[in-house]
Amino acid sequence: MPGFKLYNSLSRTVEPFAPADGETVKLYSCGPTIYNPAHLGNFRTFLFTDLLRRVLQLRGWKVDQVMNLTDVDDKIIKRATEQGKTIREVTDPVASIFHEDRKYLRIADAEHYPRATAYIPQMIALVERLVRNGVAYQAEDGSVYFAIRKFAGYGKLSRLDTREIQSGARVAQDDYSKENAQDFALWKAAKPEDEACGAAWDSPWGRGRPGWHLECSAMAMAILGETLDLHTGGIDLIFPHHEDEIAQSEAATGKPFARCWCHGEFLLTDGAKMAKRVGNVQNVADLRAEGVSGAAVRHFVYSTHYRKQLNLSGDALEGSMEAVRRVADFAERLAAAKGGTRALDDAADRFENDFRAALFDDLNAPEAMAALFTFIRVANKELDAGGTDASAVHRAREVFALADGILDIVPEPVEADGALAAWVEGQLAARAEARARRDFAAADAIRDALDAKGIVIEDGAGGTRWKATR
RNA sequence: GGCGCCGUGGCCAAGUGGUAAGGCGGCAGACUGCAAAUCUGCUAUUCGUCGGUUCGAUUCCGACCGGCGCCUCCA
Repeated sequence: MPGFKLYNSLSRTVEPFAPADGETVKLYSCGPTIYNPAHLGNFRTFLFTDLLRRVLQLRGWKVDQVMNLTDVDDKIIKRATEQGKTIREVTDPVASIFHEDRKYLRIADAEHYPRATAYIPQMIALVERLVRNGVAYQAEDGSVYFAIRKFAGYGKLSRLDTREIQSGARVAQDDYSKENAQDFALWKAAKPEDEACGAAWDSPWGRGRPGWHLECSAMAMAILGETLDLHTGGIDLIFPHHEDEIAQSEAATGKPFARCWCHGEFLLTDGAKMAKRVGNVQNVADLRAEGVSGAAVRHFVYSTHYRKQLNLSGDALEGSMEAVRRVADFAERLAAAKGGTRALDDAADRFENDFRAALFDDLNAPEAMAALFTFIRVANKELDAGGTDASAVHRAREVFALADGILDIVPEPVEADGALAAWVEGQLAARAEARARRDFAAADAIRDALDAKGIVIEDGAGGTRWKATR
């Protein structure tokens, strides 16, 4: 079994990775805050996590994955307050949309999707533990903070010097009465609006709600244990989110929180980070309306290595749509093939090797896809050549299925409804007749009429095949 | 100011100290009545610029130019 390597943000190097117990990867993936549908930038990270998950399985490990849904935070409370709703009324519909979008992009189900509000007792217990360990304190405003000075490892992930953080341009002089400007809230004292929308719970420190960082630590440890194998998220989460998770988790347990941290780079639009504040977001629903399949989005995202910024452009997306069409045509052709050649068999072996090697080397999806397209070209050629070797075709199908199980970039065929199909068949019969009497003007007119309805036809040795494209 | 990433053909994008994968697009050819699909060939003497190290650099080092990100909202 070839080795598997991943870039670890902690060491900032690509290093060999294996689950601690040698069997099951305990994977925690920072998920969405469900106050608004996640945009494509968010989904790039989730797609990276999906690839990671599938490749870990390809490597032969089981995966126990947690993806949290943050359903209590400032933005959610703000929205609930504005709309006169409870936070639950705000988050439930958005959670549904998230899963719908996720499925459209074929992101595999994680084993757990915990919601923060379902883990309040665990969060309180964690804060109590931190208070007991002397690294957390309740301030005059009633909130409980983590004293970063008490945790020696603070900054080891982000490598931000604490003094630099202090003098940083964006250290807010907020209204909380912290001992140190960098201390972060573990438990926030409830305000009237928190109470009004159901975002306040009883605690040893009075009514309040969890700080953002706390939920990930509490849920990760509750479900997966005190040390994770892998923790993933977007690169912007390195600081402060993940730094704070490390601090509060390790200060509580004395154990490493995650053995390996992986971060996905941003999706850019027009050369800037895709973000709501920038106003350049695109949602899954937008792409869907434009007829971009989930398969095409996957191809697009995986065409760039996950640690490199990716610029969303119409041209690139169209290229992906076309590329994925080619894969689908190949899949269909392979499924229908009767026999192959020795060369096809060899190509399949080479492909599997190259494919695994690329993916096991820090998830090099672009290279894995290059191997796929090379295989498709060679296989098409061999299928053109004919051949009678059934085992070669079997082997080709097997390897193609393996690759498709990871990339998942074969688009769903467009289903034509019965009425349309009947009409198409009628037109094709008429066209066949016209061609038979060499009335090509009439035949071409029919082809144009079909084309106008999005029906593409291919004349082949065995007759004319057609498919709907919309 | 601190920390970090990136700059490869028209577009997207891998990659290596030994002479540039793959996709999209384009051009030409085969196939086709014509197309479509598929296949074949061509499409970067060159990897932001300038230096350095080296027998040899796109790959290592330095400077510069350009782009992006993080520094408690942030995938």
